Amino acid sequence: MISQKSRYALRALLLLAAQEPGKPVQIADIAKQENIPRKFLEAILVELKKPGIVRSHRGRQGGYSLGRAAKDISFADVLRITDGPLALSPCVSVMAYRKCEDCFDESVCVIRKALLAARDSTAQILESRNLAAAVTQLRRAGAI
Amino acid sequence: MISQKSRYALRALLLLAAQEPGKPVQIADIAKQENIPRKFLEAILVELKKPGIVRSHRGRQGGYSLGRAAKDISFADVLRITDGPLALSPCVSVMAYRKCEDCFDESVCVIRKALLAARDSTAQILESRNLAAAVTQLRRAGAI
DNA sequence: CATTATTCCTATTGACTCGATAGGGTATTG
DNA sequence: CAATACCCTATCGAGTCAATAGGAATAATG
Repeated sequence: MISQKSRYALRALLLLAAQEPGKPVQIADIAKQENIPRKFLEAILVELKKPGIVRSHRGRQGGYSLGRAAKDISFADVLRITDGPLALSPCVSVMAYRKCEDCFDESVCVIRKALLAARDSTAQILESRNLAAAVTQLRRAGAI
Repeated sequence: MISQKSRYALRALLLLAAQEPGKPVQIADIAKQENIPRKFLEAILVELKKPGIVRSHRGRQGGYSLGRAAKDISFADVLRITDGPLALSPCVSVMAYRKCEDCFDESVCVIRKALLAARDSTAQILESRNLAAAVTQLRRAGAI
């Protein structure tokens, strides 16, 4: 299960992706429109800022905008930041590999083989979905 | 990420699947061979018993054996019991569907569409892997 | 240049889950 | 009937999740 934080992050980013590029939107506005607790959203956006997913503009008339083209921000990118690795086990994570504490022989572990296959397919799917395509989809559906 | 509990459960079940069918193995032996905390394993096996994954035999010479053919126990079956739904969101879970609290219109949600695709592919993979096939694989690798 | 509007930083909270442990109850068998 | 196993309930500390609070730093504007 993904966290509530991830859901909020995706919703906020979709809202930003739907603006004219570069135009900042204020935290308070995002929070209101997407019905996200303001202070919580604040923390999420700071987290998304570090890896450059969003860019911030301080002071009056400030706010947040996307840090790069919407088509270059995948769902996988976002979930990895807000929820950690997509993998079901550290031993099959590409971004954050870690050996299982008590694993006898990783190269023979059948559990690992199954979880690796699962990781690869989810990663492939979530990396192929990006904010731009999602916004287009929303426009077509008239939900935006 | 799957829980430590799930990892223990799978390891214990693989051990049971490697025995001659119907022959019970005692908790203490499983715990020792697989290096699992005894009391914790006890709780896991009780949980696996309810849905019939394993069968228990009380009293002297008792122990646990598989509750049905090894080929009829998938990794997905086990993970669903020990870790809950495979889905990344309640709204895309087949076994435990639940609407997201603050979702405006589920039929239009692009987040849901992505998570649904992810769920389907993981479910397909984890349902196709069963204990019998895994044991065969281990035997071939000489790890058993 | 002061005021105002905004993001940024640190800390804290309560509820919950995870992994593990403890102790005794209950059934079966030799 | 006693030893051997599974069964049940309760508890623990550590960690995470979602949310809240208060104020510091920064930038635009009149």
